[in-house]
Amino acid sequence: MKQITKYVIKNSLKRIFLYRACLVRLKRMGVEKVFSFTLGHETGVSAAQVRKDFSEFGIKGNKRGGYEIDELLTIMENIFHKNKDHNIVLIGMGNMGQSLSKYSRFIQRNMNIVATFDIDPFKQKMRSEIQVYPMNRLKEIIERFRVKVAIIAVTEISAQEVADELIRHGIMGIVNFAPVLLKVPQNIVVNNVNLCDELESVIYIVHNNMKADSFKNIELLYKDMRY
Amino acid sequence: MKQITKYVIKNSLKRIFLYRACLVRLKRMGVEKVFSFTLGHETGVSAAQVRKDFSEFGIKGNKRGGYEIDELLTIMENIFHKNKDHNIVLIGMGNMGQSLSKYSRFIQRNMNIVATFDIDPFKQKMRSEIQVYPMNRLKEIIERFRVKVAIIAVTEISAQEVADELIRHGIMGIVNFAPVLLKVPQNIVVNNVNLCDELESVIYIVHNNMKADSFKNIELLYKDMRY
DNA sequence: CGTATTTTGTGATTTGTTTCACATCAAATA
DNA sequence: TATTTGATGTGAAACAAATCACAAAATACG
Ligand SMILES: NC(=O)c1ccc[n+]([C@@H]2O[C@H](COP(=O)([O-])OP(=O)(O)OC[C@H]3O[C@@H](n4cnc5c(N)ncnc54)[C@H](O)[C@@H]3O)[C@@H](O)[C@H]2O)c1
Ligand SMILES: NC(=O)c1ccc[n+]([C@@H]2O[C@H](COP(=O)([O-])OP(=O)(O)OC[C@H]3O[C@@H](n4cnc5c(N)ncnc54)[C@H](O)[C@@H]3O)[C@@H](O)[C@H]2O)c1
Repeated sequence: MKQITKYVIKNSLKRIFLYRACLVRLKRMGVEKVFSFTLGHETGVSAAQVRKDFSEFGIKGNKRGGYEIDELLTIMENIFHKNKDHNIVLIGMGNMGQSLSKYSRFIQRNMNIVATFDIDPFKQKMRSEIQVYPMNRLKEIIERFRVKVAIIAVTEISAQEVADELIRHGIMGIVNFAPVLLKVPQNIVVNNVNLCDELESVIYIVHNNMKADSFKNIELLYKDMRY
Repeated sequence: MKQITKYVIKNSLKRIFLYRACLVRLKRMGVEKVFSFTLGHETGVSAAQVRKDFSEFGIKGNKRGGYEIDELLTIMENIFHKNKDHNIVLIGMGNMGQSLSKYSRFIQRNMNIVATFDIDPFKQKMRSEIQVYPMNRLKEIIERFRVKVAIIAVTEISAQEVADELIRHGIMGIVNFAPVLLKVPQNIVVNNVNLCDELESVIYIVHNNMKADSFKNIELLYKDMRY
């Protein structure tokens, strides 16, 4: 008998990402301050919810003056990055892995793919901006760069064994693109990204939406919104 | 003043996907029947939750005998696909778009990318299994294949304008890979996939997990699990 | 300088979700 | 066939999240 712990990313945290994306956009538009109402309006969230979320993360505004966008963004950077860069390894340089390795936005957000790995010698010889290492270099590189988080983009069949190996070498968090449920020790964080499921859920809702008025399995949130 | 409706994919629906993935695996292993406890154990969900979810979707088992895996899978196929194939278009054949267009699992799940589009003439000349069309063919192809769902994999800047155009031609659901909040009419379903956020949330949890015992923003679920 | 106004921050309340607990039924057993 | 056993299915209870509502604070303005 063993207890497993399951980490669940709270909605409030997800909304903080939403707010940040919106703040970045507003800032680019030259806006300097926001009210909870404005931010909520832009993100489809109620003003009270915005304030409650901020309160949970200890974010304070100015009574009457709203929130300074720059200040908010700084606080959020600190929340997410603790002012540090984060080194990441990527396992599996097939279609998905190659696409991810070229994605520039990770680095813009202080997330740095320091090395990629593949079992296939052909992949290792590929011309690519980031070096593709063989799997036997994994331990060395994880240790050298103090990597704590990994992306798994290998075939379904290999995902579990790769996860086991990563964890053995000290990885604490995994974003997993393979459509399998990884079995991991209690203290390891796994975030599964399943693109089929994402597509299917949209199809499911569109389907039910068009066909019937009974939204049995869909939650509807009505908000007053001024356009 | 206008009301907007926001579709939220319920956790129970997401868990149905989880159950299905697990059932497929069990089936491959030769298992024919499951109990709510087994399925819950495999997916990290409580047995009661499994039964409640099934009850919500009208899935019935056999008092005492558990659930027939084949039967469950058939029911789930019907829930998600209503026995039909679903045609999809993919806009943006850059890194991400090309990777997605080659992903074989979509077709395995009756989701068929019938055409891809790009504004760039160079991309249109690419050798690829699926034809890459210019944007002016969009209307024609959406109508011909009765497409209702689209994937957006264009640059951030173009995402909104592409969404507008898709909706103008009858698209009802969008999976959006661009890290922008699309503004869409109330009846359109949007599912945003933001890979940066997925990575960042893992980093966030790993970070807080290692640093402090205060899991202020993390929900912990303890479950009894036998290994 | 005091009053009106506006927006935050947060307890109280409502709404939604998960777990609990057990009646119910189907199968196994004697 | 009666009895026991064991898993489902679901109201009730517990818990969690979102909304409401308003006191408190900051600013504007007469
Ligand atoms: N391509 C997509 O758009 C897409 C979308 C969603 C999910 N996925 C998932 O992502 C994963 C990768 O998909 P893909 O399309 O890139 O597949 P792929 O077959 O193109 O690439 C898989 C790569 O993993 C490598 N690999 C296999 N076993 C390995 C091991 N034990 N150690 C190291 N490397 C190993 C292979 O050599 C290959 O390069 C799959 O699980 C797939 O289901 C892909
Ligand atoms: N590459 C990744 O791993 C990755 C990961 C997460 C998110 N994303 C997001 O997915 C999107 C695509 O990323 P990418 O790396 O493939 O970028 P990319 O620049 O390689 O590809 C974008 C493609 O969109 C096309 N395009 C641009 N405007 C268009 C328009 N108006 N109509 C039609 N086509 C248009 C371009 O010609 C190009 O081929 C981006 O928004 C990116 O932020 C990418």
